[in-house]
Amino acid sequence: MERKRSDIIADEIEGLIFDGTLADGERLDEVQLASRFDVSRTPIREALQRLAQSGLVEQLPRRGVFVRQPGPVELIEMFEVMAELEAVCARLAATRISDAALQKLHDTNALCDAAVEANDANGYFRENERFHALLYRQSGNSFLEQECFRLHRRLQPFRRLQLQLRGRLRQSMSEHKAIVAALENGDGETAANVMRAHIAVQGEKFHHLMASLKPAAE
Amino acid sequence: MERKRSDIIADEIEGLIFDGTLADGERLDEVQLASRFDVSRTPIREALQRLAQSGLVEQLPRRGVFVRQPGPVELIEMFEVMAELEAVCARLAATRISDAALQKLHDTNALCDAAVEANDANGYFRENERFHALLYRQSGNSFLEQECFRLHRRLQPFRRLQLQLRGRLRQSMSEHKAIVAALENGDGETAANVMRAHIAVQGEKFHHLMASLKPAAE
DNA sequence: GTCAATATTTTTGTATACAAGACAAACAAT
DNA sequence: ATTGTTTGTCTTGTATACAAAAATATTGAC
Repeated sequence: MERKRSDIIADEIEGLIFDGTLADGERLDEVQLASRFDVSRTPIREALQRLAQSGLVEQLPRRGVFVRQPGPVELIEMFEVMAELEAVCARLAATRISDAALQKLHDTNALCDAAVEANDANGYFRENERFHALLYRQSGNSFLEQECFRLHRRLQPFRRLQLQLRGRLRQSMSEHKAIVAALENGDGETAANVMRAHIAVQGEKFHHLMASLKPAAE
Repeated sequence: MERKRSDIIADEIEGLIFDGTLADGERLDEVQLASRFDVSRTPIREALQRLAQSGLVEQLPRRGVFVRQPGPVELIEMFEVMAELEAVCARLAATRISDAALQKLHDTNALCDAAVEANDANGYFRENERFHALLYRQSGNSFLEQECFRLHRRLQPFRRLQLQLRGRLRQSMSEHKAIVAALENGDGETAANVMRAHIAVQGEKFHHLMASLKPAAE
């Protein structure tokens, strides 16, 4: 299923935005990007329009496209929606999950645990992703699964940041276990509530982190 | 905020898909569309890519784009997600809604009621839209509001169809009232549950409607 | 020196030209 | 007859050319 160049370029530009090469508010010059990627303006424009639709850049007609990092308020809102979506996944999964999937969640949690003990942040991050992906799938609603992935992907850079906070890993682990326990009991409401709090706290932590970095933001 | 031609064309093509001019599975020929809209292929391609991202058409690289109407399973999934999103709006709104907004909900419901009495389906549809839009807004989360609008828009053609079912209007009205009542009591859980059922039933009704139209689909 | 009006340059949006992959038809070989 | 190859056409993807709007620079008046 060969991808076209404009799609690849879109991902590359996304990377440049995430790693800070292209800063917030910066204008993305089409000819500049064209020469950087050694293509014409056409695939660049297509890539930019894709990014504009996914919300990563803002396109002002006849003026250009600009990097648009979400501000603190929008970020909190996005985390709130993520929390609610994952809570829905958890609630639905409680009645729909298979035994095999439950086992996989246990396995993933075990690996996660090991990563925490080894202080292996990368390993934790990987297994954590897997845990959530499994839950999206077990919602039994593939449209919901897609939507969750979309938002998850969008929040990924911020999520990763806050994981570095002290003590967060262990707390997160115990939340994972509580979620699995609730799923085993078929208790959708509890699973949803724990999951909601599990994600929401990330938004809050992130908010505090940001506040501490930019002290005089008022 | 002048829109560009490709955006306008995207909406037009969307309309052609909704009203059935472009049938499910049909290939959208770029040059054909170009001559139809009397522009070059460039804005057509941009429009098609936008539609591909919003899920209305599928783009197979090097092969073309095809109309992709959601099948019954995907539709049910989408309605389920819509139900959950609106339930979240209701629950959040229960603690965040303003008195002024509550009054507006009452007003809208009154107009809705009048439309039901007058058997004015269009009027009902309009006020119903307004009711839901108000709730999205009162979730106090503008990102959530946007997401709701996105999905709502996507489901609109199907939603409208099932509204024609006998007795649905009155039932829908009483659900609206129950939601407002729960919001007035600040009872988020009840508001969420009623709202979830309110939307979910649309998906089910639609499903039955489809099943009755295509009898031998098994 | 400041401001306004105009000219110049940039940059976006659109049209057209070109390249290359996908599809179809004709033909050859077994 | 069926399979495989080849050639030809069609369609998509990309490059380039052009038009129009916005940004910028320049000139002139006060």
